[in-house]
Formats: sequence, structure tokens, C-alpha cells
Amino acid sequence: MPELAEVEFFRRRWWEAGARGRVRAAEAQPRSLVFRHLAREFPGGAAAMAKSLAGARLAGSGTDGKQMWFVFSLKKLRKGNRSTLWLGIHLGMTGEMRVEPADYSVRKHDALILRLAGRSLVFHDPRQFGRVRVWRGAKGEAPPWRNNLPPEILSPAFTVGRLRGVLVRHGRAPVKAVLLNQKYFPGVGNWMADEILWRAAIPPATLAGQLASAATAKKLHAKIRQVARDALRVIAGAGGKLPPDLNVHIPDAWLFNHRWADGGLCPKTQKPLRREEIGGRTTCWSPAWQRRPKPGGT
DNA sequence: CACGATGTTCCCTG
DNA sequence: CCAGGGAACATCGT
Repeated sequence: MPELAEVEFFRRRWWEAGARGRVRAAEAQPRSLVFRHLAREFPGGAAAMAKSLAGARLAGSGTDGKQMWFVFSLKKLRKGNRSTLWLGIHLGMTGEMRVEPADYSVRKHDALILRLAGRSLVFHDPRQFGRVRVWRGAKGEAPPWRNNLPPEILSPAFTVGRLRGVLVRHGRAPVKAVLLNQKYFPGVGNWMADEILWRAAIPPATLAGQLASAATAKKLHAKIRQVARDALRVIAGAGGKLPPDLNVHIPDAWLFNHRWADGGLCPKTQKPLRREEIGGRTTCWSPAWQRRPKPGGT
């Protein structure tokens, strides 16, 4: 499920239910594989994390691409100054965040439950490709996993020039595979990559190096941003009210609604869509619409 | 019963 | 060391 906008949707869901609230207790299911790396970064692993979260106040939250984080302030400590706890959640393939009643009982594949006054915040992940990270530090410090992040695709630092550099550097890879690289396009996943290439009328198997001309890169850059903005607005309710769930209405003018089942038709041409594996992932595209760009200048 | 799923990481090769 | 490709991870639904 989770790409840029779905991650933002789930972050807001927890944040709107828990902002500035006190965590009365935290319950981690240590057998969930989402904690498999935790002990390396946080001595004591899931159990120590749950203990540290008890009594903490939810002070902030955000996302870095598909990585979401919540920051908690801890009660004053006599020793040291490490009064801030960062909780990082990656949703993997099937993770989701829920808000449940206070008396909610743990269900299969729930990984983490935060008990607040009047409600429970639940992180649920059946396939367990998700990941929980925790870092404790002084106020104003950030965890190592927030250092040296690539520019968000909607930030001013995500420039056409940067995009061209990426296309040249990975010139022998299919552009579809390059778009999935989180180092360059944080938050872009399989459906967004297909949507971007469809809107840009670029066949997904095109080698990235073929797209590095100024004109083509500019077009691709515009579509990357457009898909990110549209997805955030429609799915995460950017700038407005949070939609009640992820089953929001996606416009039929997007590829999104037509891509899943075999036999879908391209909304632009009404010709059949094709599904094939490109860049290691199932890719949906419209051969009648997505044609190789003409070789252009620089 | 087999296959595929909106992700990441590790390992191998050139 | 770099770039690219493929497998593995675990579970569920069609």
C-alpha cells in the first residue's frame, strides 16, 4: 500500500488522534519481524522501547519519503540530557496505522500499540516487511537516520539539473527502475512510478540515459511533482481534512484506477494497457500512448 | 495449489 | 568501488 501519500495519510491519522497526548503504556509484540533490526540500534530492543515510551508525550511528527517519524518528549531525567525519543516507522508493503478505542485488544499482526487517554494507536503489518526504529537523544538532536537525506521531490532542492544527473548516472537502467530508487525519488513506489511515466508518455523500459535531454528531463520532472502533489491532495487530504480511509475516489483520468486488473484500457487512448515486469516490478503502461521520445538536443 | 502483491536489502556479476 | 539484476524476506487473498 504505502507510497508517499499513503505514508502521509497514516502519519496524519496517528498525529491527529495523538498530538500532544501522553502515552500511558506501550505494548510491543516482540515477535513481529518489524523489530528485527531494533536491538542493534536500541539496546533492549522492543521491550526497552515500550518501557521508554510509557509516560512520553507525543510532540511532533513528519515523513522523509516513505519513512515516517514521531518524536516524544520524556519526563525530566536526573542523569544525562537525553529527553527526546524518536520513533521511526516504515510501512513496508502492508503496514498500516490505525486508531482504535482505549480497550482495543491486540490482534494478529499488530506490532505496536500506544495507549493514550481514550484511544489506542496501532501499527499493524501482516507481511512484516515494515520496520520500527527508535533513537533517544537530547532535545534538538536528530537521529542518524534523519541525516543526509535526499531532497524531497516537492522541495526546491529537487531540481531538473539534479534529475538529469541521476538519469545520466544510471543511464543504462530502465527509467522505471531508477524512479523506484529512494535515494533519488523518496516516496515514489510502484504505482506512482507507473503514473509518472504514463503522464509523461515515456515507455517504462526506456533507458534513463535516453531521457537526459533538457526538454525531456524537464517534462519528467514536472510529472514527478504533479503526481506527488495530486496523490497528497487526493489520498492524504493535503491542506484540508484527512479522508476517513484510503478508499478515496481516485479520478478515472489517472492510470491508477485502470492498472490493476488485466484487460484495463488506457484513459487517454482507450487502447489496452500492458502489464509486464520491468525493473523487477510489475509495470502497467499504455503502449499506444507511451512512445519513445525523439532524440533531442541537450 | 500456484501466483502475485503500492518495499528493501543483500549478494552476485561485469 | 560502481551499476545493474535477481533472489529473499513472510503472509494473505484470488
